[in-house]
Amino acid sequence: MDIYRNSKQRDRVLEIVRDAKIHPTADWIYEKLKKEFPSLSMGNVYRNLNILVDQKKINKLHFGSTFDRFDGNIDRHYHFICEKCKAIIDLDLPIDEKLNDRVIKYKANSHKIQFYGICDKCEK
Amino acid sequence: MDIYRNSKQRDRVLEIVRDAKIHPTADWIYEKLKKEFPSLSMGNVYRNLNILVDQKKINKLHFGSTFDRFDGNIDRHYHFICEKCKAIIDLDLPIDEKLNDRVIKYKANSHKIQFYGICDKCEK
DNA sequence: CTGGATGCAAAGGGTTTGCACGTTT
DNA sequence: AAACGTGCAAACCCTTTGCATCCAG
Repeated sequence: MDIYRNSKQRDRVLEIVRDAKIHPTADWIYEKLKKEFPSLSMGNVYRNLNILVDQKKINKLHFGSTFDRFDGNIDRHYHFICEKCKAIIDLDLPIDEKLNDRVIKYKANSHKIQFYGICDKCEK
Repeated sequence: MDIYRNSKQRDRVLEIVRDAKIHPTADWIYEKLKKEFPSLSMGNVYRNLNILVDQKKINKLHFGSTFDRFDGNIDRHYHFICEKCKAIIDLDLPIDEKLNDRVIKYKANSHKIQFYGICDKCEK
């Protein structure tokens, strides 16, 4: 694959991932998009998700679960993960720019942080 | 499963995970242990790994790859991940006990950090 | 002797891929 | 027209599971 063409399906996959605040799974996107494109296939959803990751328009997340989740927010940010419902929530904590320098044995040029706890909804 | 009995295979799986500094995969453990127990099956390796995780003697890691990796170091620690060879290396950075408090919208009671960069070996 | 542990093989879940056809440029 | 995008189904990879047998307590 050299050049990417336009496709309505891919445009919609991107919009859906961006609009969803839940870091959706491929299956969730498929179910949603199948209403607009009844002939849609899972394979195509996966293909487009991978293309969008390749284009750096979205990110792939793999925390804990057996399946991938996708993040339409490509700005650097940390995540809060609910230990009960497994929701992944974007945090607006400032990025700790000095954190990488704390690693002395290696040259760290980026880092990820996940916080764990119980989300508002599960807290009741 | 109510009570766990002793089994030579499980004891060795634990030892192997603890001794390996590479956060091994189930397959790596299987290949290593098959030399000692020629009739060993993959299913049994997975079963024992899950039991050891259940017993909180080891941890399961899932960073990036499609397969699980296991960590015999159950003390809290951060990881450095080589972006080239995908090695996962334990760091001896002190745990930032105040970090959880930076999350104000939720009550975070733990966190994980992964640092990314190039490891010594890949740096040449 | 009872119930967990094992080997084997099959099934499972999520993701990828080959192919023929459809669509964009 | 050439090359990418799509649907379909099969293949893939890693992991789990059912069952008969084995072995620890």
